[in-house]
Amino acid sequence: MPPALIWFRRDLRLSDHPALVAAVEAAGGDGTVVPVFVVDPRLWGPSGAPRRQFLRGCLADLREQTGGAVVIRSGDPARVVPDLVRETGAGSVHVSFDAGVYGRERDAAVERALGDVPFVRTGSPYGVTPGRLLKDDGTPFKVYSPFARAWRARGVHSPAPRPDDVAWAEGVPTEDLPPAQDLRGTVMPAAGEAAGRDVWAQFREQRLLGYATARNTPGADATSRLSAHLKYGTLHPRTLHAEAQELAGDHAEAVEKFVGELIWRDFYADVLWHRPETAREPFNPQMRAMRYDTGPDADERFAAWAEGRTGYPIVDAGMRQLHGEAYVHNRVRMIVASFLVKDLHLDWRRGARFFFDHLVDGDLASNQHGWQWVAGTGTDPSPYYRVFNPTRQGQQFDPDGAYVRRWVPELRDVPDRYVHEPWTAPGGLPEGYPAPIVDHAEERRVALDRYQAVRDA
DNA sequence: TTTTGAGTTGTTCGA
DNA sequence: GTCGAACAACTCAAA
Repeated sequence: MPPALIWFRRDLRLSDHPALVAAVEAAGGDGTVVPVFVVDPRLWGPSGAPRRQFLRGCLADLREQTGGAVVIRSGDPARVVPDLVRETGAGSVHVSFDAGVYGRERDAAVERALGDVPFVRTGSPYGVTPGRLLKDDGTPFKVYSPFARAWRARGVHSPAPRPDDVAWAEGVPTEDLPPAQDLRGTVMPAAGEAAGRDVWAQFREQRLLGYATARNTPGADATSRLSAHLKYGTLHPRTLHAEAQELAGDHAEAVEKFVGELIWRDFYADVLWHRPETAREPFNPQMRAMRYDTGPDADERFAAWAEGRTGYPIVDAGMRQLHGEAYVHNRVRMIVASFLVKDLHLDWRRGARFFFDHLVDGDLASNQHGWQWVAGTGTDPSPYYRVFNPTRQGQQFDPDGAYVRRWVPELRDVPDRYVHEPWTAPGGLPEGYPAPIVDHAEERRVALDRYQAVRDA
């Protein structure tokens, strides 16, 4: 049999990998498998340093796991992949289905360039492949809850077996790993499949039990921390789903909440699959009329937000966590996003772009639609008057200030009861910490007026 | 086609 | 401090 080529993209693992299983089967008993990763300038170029570094770590891990067999090539996949097929004499190319805006076009181009060589898509990075779940009338879901009901009713496949003793092709010329990135002091999560398994095992054993409530407390660090692994496919959500279900007897509520988060990921991927333009445009077309501030003054407010010096502790802590860990706690993402859009009156796309550039887990579907949800332009028919109050959110979810003190050391000595509104502290603002750059109550009214204007239009 | 129930994550006010 | 009601109507999903 001729070799089979497995082209890794956002599925950088060997376990529970249906496309890899398909490649091994295609190679038969005596054929080899050629593991390939293409460094595509169109994806690599726009990625921020944290994502590049994490991807690099995943490739290093994959190379180790395959005994050094992974072939790395840079360039346009529509040229690189057919070249490799010619070089190796591969009889088929195997991939996981990519539902992304760019990915599906790229794959179509590669498939055309391959001519008669089969381009085989097996599995996808989701529990349910985007586009598969439709309402009874045949149209896509626009609301999370009904989508989640349908997702749970449909069920998820069992994990695919990990192929053992794969005959990896040897001696195919490869480039080195892509260059290490200058992270400017950002502390990164460990990359690769084994690291992902470790994070998952720890979460499953230690934090899943309390997940339903503790996940909202940023100071407790009770979330799964699996987002980067899901983004790069070092873990598959199907694996997590199956292994979480094993605990459902004792921890039904926690497991349901956790699976609910996996479904959110699938939901937003599904939304983007049906409406690719919503990576840039409001999901709700009416919201195109929304007015956002621009100009030098707006730029200065954006800079204060981006650098974590707004004078609102929970906002500043969140943005400093973004720089410190290339990651932000989920609830705090909502708070800082709400602040940008509703207190500073800036376009959600500016914030989404900044997140995407700085997060290690930056995923187009989840990022853009998470922002759209907060901005009130997205899928959730949310009450327009839902405006996060950064002080109240801080007091409610970080009552002892553990989170804000971790990231904003200037607040270390401010007593708990003032830590989310240090400008009211009897001793005044601590040295080096700014006064609030805007008045929340005032800006809330401005935001509500602007939403009202869109509704009236 | 019509109807009905529901919609991730909120805030403020007044009792 | 705690609690329920009001916020204001609209869209979506499914019967």
